[in-house]
Parts: sequence; C-alpha cells; structure tokens
Amino acid sequence: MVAKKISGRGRPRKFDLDRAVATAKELFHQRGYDSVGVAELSQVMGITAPSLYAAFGSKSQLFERVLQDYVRTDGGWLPAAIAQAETVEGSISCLFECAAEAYSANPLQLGCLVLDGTRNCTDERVCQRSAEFRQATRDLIRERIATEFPEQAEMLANYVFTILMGLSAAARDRRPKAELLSTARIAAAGFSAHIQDGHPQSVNRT
Amino acid sequence: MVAKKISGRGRPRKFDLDRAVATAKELFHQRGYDSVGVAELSQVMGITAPSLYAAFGSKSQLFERVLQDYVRTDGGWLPAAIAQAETVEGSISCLFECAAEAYSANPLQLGCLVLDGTRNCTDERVCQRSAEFRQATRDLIRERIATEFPEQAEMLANYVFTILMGLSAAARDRRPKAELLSTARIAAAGFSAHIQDGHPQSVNRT
DNA sequence: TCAATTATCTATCGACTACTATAAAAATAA
DNA sequence: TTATTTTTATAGTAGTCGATAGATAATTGA
Repeated sequence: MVAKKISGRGRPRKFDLDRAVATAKELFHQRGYDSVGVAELSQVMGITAPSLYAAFGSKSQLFERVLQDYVRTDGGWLPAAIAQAETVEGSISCLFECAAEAYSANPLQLGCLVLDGTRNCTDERVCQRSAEFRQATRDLIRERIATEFPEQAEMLANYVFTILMGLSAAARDRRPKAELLSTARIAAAGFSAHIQDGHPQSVNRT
Repeated sequence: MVAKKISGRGRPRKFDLDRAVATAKELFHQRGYDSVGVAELSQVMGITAPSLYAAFGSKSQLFERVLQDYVRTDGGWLPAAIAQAETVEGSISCLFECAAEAYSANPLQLGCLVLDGTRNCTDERVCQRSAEFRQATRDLIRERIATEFPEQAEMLANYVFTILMGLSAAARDRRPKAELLSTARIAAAGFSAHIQDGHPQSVNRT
C-alpha cells in the first residue's frame, strides 16, 4: 500500500483523497464496478482523469480502496451485529435484521457493495478481489457460529451468507424494507429451528 | 410477436434463428446482458452484425427473445417443481432443491438468467423487462402458497424468492452444488417451521 | 533565486460500443 | 426474363471505454 503523504515537496493536491474515495464509493455502490466510467468518476470528483490516475493508479485500484473503506465504515454493522448477542442464535437473528435495515437504508446505495458491486463484472482481477472480501465476511460468520456449533459451522455459515446475498439482491430490486425484514425474520427462525431440532450432524458432504 | 415465416420470397436466411437465440442465451447467461457485445454475439452465431440486426432488431430485442426462450425451456423446472407436490410445504422444499440443482448444473451457465442476467445493467428498459419476468415468477410462487396460506402468501413468497436469488448468487460465485443443496434444505426447513409453528395467522389446518 | 518534485491541465490514444448506409446476392412472382 | 423482396457482406457511423503523453503550474529544499 502506498504511504499517505502528509505534506510533500511538489504542487499540493487540490482535492481531498478521502472525499474522492467516498464519491467513488457512492457511484460504485449505486451501479456496480463496470457501469461507472472513469469520466463520470473524475467529473463527480471535480477533477480530471489524469489527476485521478495520478492519485489512485487505475480504476481497479481505486475500487480496491473503495472496498477497504466500505468494509471499514458502511460494513461496520456486520461484525458488530454478530458480536453483540450472547448466543449464536441471537447473533444471526441480529445479523439478518441489521442486513435488511442496512441494505435498504439508502435508496441510492441499495444492497451490499461487496456482494453485488462486481456482479457481471468483466474485469477478472476485480471480481477475484471482491470475492476475497466476501470470503473474509464468510469466515467471520463461520467463526462466530463455530463457537457453539463447530461441526456445522461451515454449512450454517454458507446458509447465512446465502441469505445475505438474497437480501442484498432483493434490496437492489427495490423491495421495500418491511419485506426484507419479514424475510430476515423467517430466515432467522429457520436458522434457529435447524440448530435446535434434530440436526446434530453435518449434512454437508463435500 | 412477429410471425415466423416458413418460406418467403426473398433470399433465404442462411442461419437458424432458434440456434442463434440459443447461442445468445448461453452468452447472456454466462456473463450478463451488458458484458456481451453485439460483435461477440454475431461472431459466435457465425453471422455478421447487420444480419443480427435484420433478424432481431436490436441487442435488447434479442435479449427479450432470449428471456422468453429461457423461461420456457431452462426455467421449466420451476413451475413443474411447485406444481408437483401435494402440499405447499412439499412444493417449496422441492423448489429449493431443484433450484440448487439447476443453478449449479452447468458450470458455464451458473445461477439464473432472469435473476442475475441484468444485475448492474445500464439499460433501464432491459432492467425493467427483466424485472417483469422476475415478478411473474414471484406471482407464480405466491399463488401456489396462497392455496393453503392466503393470508401469508405475499410474505412467504417474498421469502421464497429471496432464497432463490441467494441461491443464484451463490451459484454464480461458484459455490459447489452440495453447499447449495444444504442451504436449500435449511431454507426449506425454515419455511416449514414458519407455517407450522407459532404463525397460524391463516387457520387453515386441514 | 533556482532546481527538484508533484499535481494540474489539454488533448489525445487505440480499442471498444451499439448500430447502419449501401449495394450485391439469392430467392420468388409475374 | 424481369421485377420484387429479403438477406447478405463490406465498411463504415458517432460515441464511450480506460488510460496517457506532454506541457504547465505550484509547491519545497537548497
């Protein structure tokens, strides 16, 4: 990662890097990686294309910074949600409801950037990098579940993550928040039923 | 719909329309609407761009025909699945498992074209048309559920449809079939739990 | 002041996008 | 044959894509 310069020798930059990243984040979140062009990015940032490239290197490197910023700020509710409740059951219930809330909170940034920002993306490396961020979230969920259900953690985490992707897709389809919330509650009840009823062994066979 | 000419007066077309649609379907399903260009479409079809436009009108009109063909053939398992079982519970369970199977059957056409073919698509009309196909499927599911649970049909259909979108997204993320299947079973159990346990809003116990 | 450094701008670059004007080719109807 | 109709291929259109070359402006260190 490039070190941030507090002050340097040359001509000072006339725009704020963090604000530029935030602007790019809004656009990428709104329409996805491929659908946002460098021309629009630089225009909304109030700079020209060469300034954007001098500051970030390329469109994909800018997106990388956007993803990092996204998980640190906008995505902060997720680790908070799964760490809050005392039981795994409570954590997942909270996770689903928080997701329904977060994914539909802003009509201009529906769903999750990590989950849907690179759907049908043509840049293979960008897709892969985005997939790594998804895997990190999946791991986080699995480790939380493993504290109570180590045998079924992988399988249950896959279920939970699939629900999150469904909620994000529904949000991006402009389904209303109330609908996401009711779906989240049913999904949470399904999780609860599965860990309480007669499913003590791993069903997943690789 | 434009009438199909069996034989006409002019120069005969030297390629098969249905095969061309099937080819376009493969490409659109694989990478989404925006990521497939007319140049590639016509090249893989073995024709030139003007022939494609003469036959289909535009890229978006070709996609419309692809969607219709998709729901009639590739998507035929869905109405079959929800009509097969005697109970709604069995139908939904079958629906989820069939979806997990169908969405991961072909490594080159992962997930559902209707659910994910226009994610992050820039053509607003194409997005809307695709959304209409999704709504039709949602209606189909809701009406099936309404035969037993009319009061909760809308809510339950939204849950079911969200699961389908999650499964499609997971498939497109190359999650293995076994994982989709275990997720589908948990989701089906959640559905069952919800219609049997403490949610007897519609008292239609047979 | 003056060199070094960095960011800014204008003006592109080649490759790609969906799409089409034009005319030749290939069939049928008269 | 001749006229009509339709599909074909060639060769483009204007516009957008991500990215950059080159000149200029604005700062710091010496």
